[in-house]
Amino acid sequence: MEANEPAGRSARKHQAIMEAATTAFMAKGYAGTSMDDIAKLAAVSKQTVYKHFADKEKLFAEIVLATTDRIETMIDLVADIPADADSLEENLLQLARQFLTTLTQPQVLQLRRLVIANADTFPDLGAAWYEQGFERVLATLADTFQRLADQGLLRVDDALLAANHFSGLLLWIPVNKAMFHGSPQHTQPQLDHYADAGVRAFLAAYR
Amino acid sequence: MEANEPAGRSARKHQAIMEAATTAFMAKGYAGTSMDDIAKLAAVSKQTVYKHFADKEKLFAEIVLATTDRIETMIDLVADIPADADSLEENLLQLARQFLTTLTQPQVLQLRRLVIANADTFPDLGAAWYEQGFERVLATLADTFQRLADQGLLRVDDALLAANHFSGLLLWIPVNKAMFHGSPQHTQPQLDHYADAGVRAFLAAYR
DNA sequence: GAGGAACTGGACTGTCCAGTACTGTTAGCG
DNA sequence: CGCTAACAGTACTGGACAGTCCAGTTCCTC
Repeated sequence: MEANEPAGRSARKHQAIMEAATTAFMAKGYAGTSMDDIAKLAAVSKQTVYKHFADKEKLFAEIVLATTDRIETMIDLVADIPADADSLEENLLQLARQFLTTLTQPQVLQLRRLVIANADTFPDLGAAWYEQGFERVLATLADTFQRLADQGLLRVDDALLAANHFSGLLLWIPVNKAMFHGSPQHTQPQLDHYADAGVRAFLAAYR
Repeated sequence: MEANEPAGRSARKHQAIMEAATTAFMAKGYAGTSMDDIAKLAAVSKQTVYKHFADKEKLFAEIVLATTDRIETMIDLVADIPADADSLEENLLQLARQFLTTLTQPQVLQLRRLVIANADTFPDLGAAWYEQGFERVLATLADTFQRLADQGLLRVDDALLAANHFSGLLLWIPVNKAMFHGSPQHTQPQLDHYADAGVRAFLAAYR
C-alpha cells in the first residue's frame, strides 16, 4: 500500500476528489472547471462527487480552506529568529529569502489568484483566507519583531506595522508581477536581490 | 444637449456600450456578465453590441485598456515634488496620502481584481495593464526620487527600487485587504495613518 | 425628403454545465 | 458467505448564454 492513503474506500475517494478539485480549480479557475472535469480527474463517478460534497460551491470552499494548513510552515518560519546582535542582518536576510521563496511558489500564487478572483462571489471565503492565513503569519512575525525590540535589536513602536512594512518591502514587487502575469516571473537571483534590498531598507528604518 | 456626448448616433451607442460593459464587468466579473446584461444596461439591442465589438473577449479587452487613461492622473500626481529640504517630509506625506486615496477607490480596486481574476484567460491583457499602468507610475515616481537624490534630499542607489519600496510600504496592507474582501475596508483616518507610518519608514531608510 | 446605414426586438441554434435519476456492480463488514 | 452502502456509468432535465438571423423601424446624410 501507498504511504498516506486512508483506510476506507470512502475516505480514499474523498481525498481523490479533493486533490482533483484543487488541481482543476487552480488550473482553470472556478467557472472554468466543471464537476465532470473533477470527477474524471479523480477517476470517480459524478454521483460520488455529489455524495461527498453537497454542491460545487461547498467543494470549492472546502479545498480552499484545506490549504490553510500549509500556513503552519510559514508560521514556523517566522516564529523565531536568533536574538544575536552581530548576525541580526544575516538572520533577517535568511528569513527574507525563505519568505520570498515560499510565497512566490506557483502553487501559492495560483491559490492567491483563485481566492482573489472569487472574493466577491465568496466573500466569506476571501475573508477567512485572509484572516487565517495572511494575518496569522503577520501576527507571528510581529511577535518576533517585538521580541527583538525588547532585546534592543530593533526600534519598534508598532510591531504589527513593522511586520507589514517588512512584508510590503519584500513582496510588493514580485507578488504584483505574479498577480498580473500568468506564469512565474522571477529567477532565484532576482528574488535574492529583492530580499537583500528589502532587508537593508527595513533595517535602515527599524534598527 | 449634454456635455460630453459624441455627435453621431453610432458613436453614442458605442460609448453607452462601453460604459455599461465597464459597470457590469466590474460588478459581476467576466464570466458573471452576459452580453444580454450589457445590451440591456446600455439600452441597446444585442445586435448593436456585436456590430461594435466582434465578441465578448474583444469588448472586455477594450474596456480594460480604456481605463489606462486614468493612469495619467496618477502620473501627474507623482511627477513632481517641490525640492525643498525643510518641507520634504510634509511634501512626501501629501503625495502618500493622495496616492493612497486614489488607489483605494472602490473602482480602482475593483478593476484590479477584475484584471487579476482573468489574468490567466487573458495573459496579454494582464501584462499590458501592468506595464502601461503600474510600471509607468513607478517609473515616474523613480524619476522624481532620482531628482530629489540629485539635490541631496534623498540617499538613493536604485531609484526604481526606492519607488517600489515606497509603494510597498504604503499599499501592501490596504490593497491586500481589499483584494480579499468584497467591499471597501478602510476609513480615511486609517489611510492617513498608513501614509504617515509608511512615509516615516521610507524617510528613515532613504534620507 | 429620399436613400441607406445603423438600430430594435425577438426568435433561434448550438453548446455547456449543475444537479438528478436509475440500473447494475463492487468493496468492506459482520 | 452474505448483506448493504458506496460506487460506476450513463442518460436526462432544466437553465444559461454566446453568437446569428431576420423583418421592421429610426436616424443621419446628401
